[in-house]
Formats: sequence, structure tokens, C-alpha cells
Amino acid sequence: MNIQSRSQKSPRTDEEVIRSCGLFRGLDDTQRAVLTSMAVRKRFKQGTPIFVQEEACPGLFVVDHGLVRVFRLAPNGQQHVLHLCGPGQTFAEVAAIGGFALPACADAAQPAGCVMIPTDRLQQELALNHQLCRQLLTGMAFWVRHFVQLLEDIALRDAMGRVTRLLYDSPCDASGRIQLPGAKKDLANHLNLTSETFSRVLRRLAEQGVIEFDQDRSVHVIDAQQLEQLSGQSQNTDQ
Amino acid sequence: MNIQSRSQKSPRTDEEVIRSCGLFRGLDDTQRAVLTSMAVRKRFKQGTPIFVQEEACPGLFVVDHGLVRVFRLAPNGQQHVLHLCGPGQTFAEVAAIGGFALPACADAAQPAGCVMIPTDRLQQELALNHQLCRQLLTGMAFWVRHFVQLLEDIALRDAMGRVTRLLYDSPCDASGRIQLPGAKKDLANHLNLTSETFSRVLRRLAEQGVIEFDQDRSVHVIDAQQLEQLSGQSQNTDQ
DNA sequence: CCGACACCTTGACCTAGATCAAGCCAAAGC
DNA sequence: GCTTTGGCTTGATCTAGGTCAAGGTGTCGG
Repeated sequence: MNIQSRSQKSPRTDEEVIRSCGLFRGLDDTQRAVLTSMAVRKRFKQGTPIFVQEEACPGLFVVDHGLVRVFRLAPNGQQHVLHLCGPGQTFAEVAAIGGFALPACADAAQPAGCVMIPTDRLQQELALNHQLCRQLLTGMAFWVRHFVQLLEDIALRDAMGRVTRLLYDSPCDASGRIQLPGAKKDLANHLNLTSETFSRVLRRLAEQGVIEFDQDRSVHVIDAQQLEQLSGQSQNTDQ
Repeated sequence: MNIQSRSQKSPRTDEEVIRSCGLFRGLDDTQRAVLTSMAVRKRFKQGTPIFVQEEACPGLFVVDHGLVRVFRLAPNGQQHVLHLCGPGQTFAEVAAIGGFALPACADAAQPAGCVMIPTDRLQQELALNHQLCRQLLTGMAFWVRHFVQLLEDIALRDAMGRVTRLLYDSPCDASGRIQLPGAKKDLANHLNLTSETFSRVLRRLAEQGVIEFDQDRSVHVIDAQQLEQLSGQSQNTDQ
């Protein structure tokens, strides 16, 4: 529900991709040039694994286009989607910066192109570059806050609360149309729900006239006010 | 289950407290001296609030002695315990470093003494001190990893899995005795369980001969092997 | 010593959401 | 074109864990 007019032109230069990236916002041109000079292009077909957890971290990835699914694999095979990364977002930053093994797996949920900054070069640069260090430190702090939020959602909200919050936080165009990022099953999993429950909750919202489905798999928000209200509260307090 | 012989002498100097702190491990003496020079002592009686979420962050806290409960308050009054901080642990680091409002509340679960490094002075220092910056960056990365772990636990494990993992990760003395940190209700809440469920799971473990209760509210691990096995797997796969 | 109170335990229920199963539809492969 | 495959919906059922209620126990203040 954050109005956003984005026209994604796919083939961008490495420098453009890095500039579009929130984690690097605040760096000046020279700083960005340094990063750009280290950058390596990576391209992944839909469904291909990008890396698996416990491996050494190859580098910090910035998504140019497509969609990357970052998920944690439990010993029994269950998985939990930690993050769906679209253009401008980063993944594997934590391991690249902290210098430890990858805590999660990633694959391409849609055909994806990324810019990668190799771990060792990043580390070299961090050892010298104070401004970059500070920038990433702030970025990391935001990242922790994000996870605290996610934890709260999963711990304190019911299914309806989680879904409405997802919708409320999703970018939409001026007419209130939301393009869901990725498959519903992945979104559901990210919210720690089954796709069945996710589906049922959406139906319930449609029945209550809060949303409508468009033909092209997107969601149209009718009653933004009620959506906000539902997403603001945790647990079911209505009626 | 990590054997640990710690004899906690309560009245420590600020410098000692800061040295004992994991987040600052890796700093040399001069660096630590800088931090020490900024430090402010804080003392809290049991039950008193230390700060509430949404407020500006007063500083980065390091626990000297006692126990601090960091929790997130939902609009409807429910709360979720994010962290129980004992000696040597930090809290409010994220907001102090990132420079934003506090994402959670804190109060003293037991009478507690802390060393606080005020936000503004920390920020000043971060602007200049590259080594400190790098150190905290690594610390932050570990912190994110910790939260990912926590998320996985809550999302992917059942009650038994979460409790056994808590026990397995808790420090014990040489004879396998674990002193539970804080009240059971807080521990249970941290695991996103009710105290009732927590209680039942412990009883079940006792019935299976994995643990025993000591008179002094501590837990004695009998069958460490089985505990490890139970804590290693997610979801119930036995029998 | 006697409440008062907060924590913990235990039992009896109850519900949100998982699981199972069936069917639909669109894209992909042949 | 037909078949396969994978995602999505929907209904019927099951269950882990929450909720409610009733003690039990330890601690504190008087």
C-alpha cells in the first residue's frame, strides 16, 4: 500500500544496480565506483540453486532483476522462506560481512540477474574504508530491526493479521493494485502459513469487500482503511 | 549444555564489564579505554522499566549483573520476550548504532546493574573510529544470524524441539546442572509458548528420564545424548 | 503467624490452523 | 493436439498447543 511508480528497465549497468540498492544508499560516487569495480555479474535460470546453507559465502549479492528466494532448510527437509528479494535488494550480506558460513539457502524464484561483490574483496575494502563500514553498520542495524518485526509478526499475530500486514506493506500502483511478489506458496511460507490458509484468508478478505482479485493474479485494494485497521492490530479482536 | 565454570563477582569496574562483553571482543586496550571513558553506571530494582519502545535510545547497555528482559509490546498489550540478557550481554545496541527509536521495551527481571554508553557519544566515536566500526559490524552480523536462528526455531520446531534446544544451548556446570535464567513464564514466552505448555513439556522430559528437577529450581540433565538428539531435530519424528 | 500475591503445575476443554484429499486451471513439453 | 506438471482453491478432518479453572507452593510484609 505504499504507492510506488516503478518502471523496471531490465538491462542496467553494475553501477546503476548498486546505486538502486538500499544498503548502499548514502555512499558517494567514488565509494560506489570502488564497489562497482569489484562487481561480478551472475545470472540464474528459474529454479536453479544459487547457494546452499553452511557453504562458504561467495559474496554479497544485489538483485538486478527477477526474484530470489532465500530460505532456511531444516534437517528434516522442511523449509522456511526468510526473504523474497526483488530488484535493488541484497542477500547473503550478513555472511559476507560477518565472514561466516551461509546461514540459509537461495534459489531463483524467477529468472534472475544479480551483481555480486566477492567476499574477500569486500573484506579487504572494509578493512580500509571507514565510510563503507559505517554505511553497512547502519544497514545491518536496520536489518536486525526488520527481523525483530518479522519475529513479532509470527509470534504475536494470527493468520489474518499477517496477511493483511503483508498487503499493507506491499508496494502498489496509484489505483491500489498490488502485484504479489512471487508464488503464493512462497509468500504463505514466509508468513509461516500453509498456502491453503493463505488462500482462505484472502477469500475471507474478498468476501468482506476489502480486496478484489484481478484477472492477472494481482490484488486490488478496495477498502484501504479497513485493511490498515486489520493490519495494525494483532490477534483477532473484531466483531 | 555448554560446560561453563563461572564465578560471578558482582562489583566489577566499567572496564571489566566492557571487556567481558562479547560484542566488544576483539577491541584492544586503547579502544576499550575510549568506551570506558564514556560509560555511565545504571542500576535497576527488580521489575522496574528500563525503557519503553518507540522512545529515543539513550545508549548501548552492557549488563554487569542481574537479568534484563527485553520484550516487544503489541498494540493489544500482548508481549513477546525477545531476549533475556545476563552478565556480559548487551541490549539496545541496534537502536544505538542504527540511530533510530527503540524497537522494544526492557525491564529488570532481576535486580540489575548495567554500564551504558550514551548514543550520541557512541555515534561520535563511530564517526571517527574505524576499528570500533568494523568490530561492531561483525557483531551486528552475528546478531542477525542469531535472529535467523530464533526465527527458524519458532517457525519450524514444535514445543518439544524448542524446549530441548533451549536446554541444550544453556550453560551448565560440570555435573550437568542447568540454572534456568529467569522465570519460567518468561522463558516460555521467549519460545513463543505458554507457561503451561512449557511446564508440560518439562514433565514429559522428566518422565522419559532425560532430565530431573533439583530442589533449587535447577534442571539436571540425565541423558545428554537423548537431549541432543531431540534438540537436533525439528518437529516430532519419534515413535 | 497470617494473609496476599506471584509463580508454577495439572487437568479439562476448545479452537486456529495444519493436514489430507479432490478437483481446476494454465503453462510447458512432446 | 494431448498429457504432464505445478500452482491454486476448497472442503473435511485432525491436533498441537492455547485457554480456562483449580489448587499448590514459596516469599514478602505486616
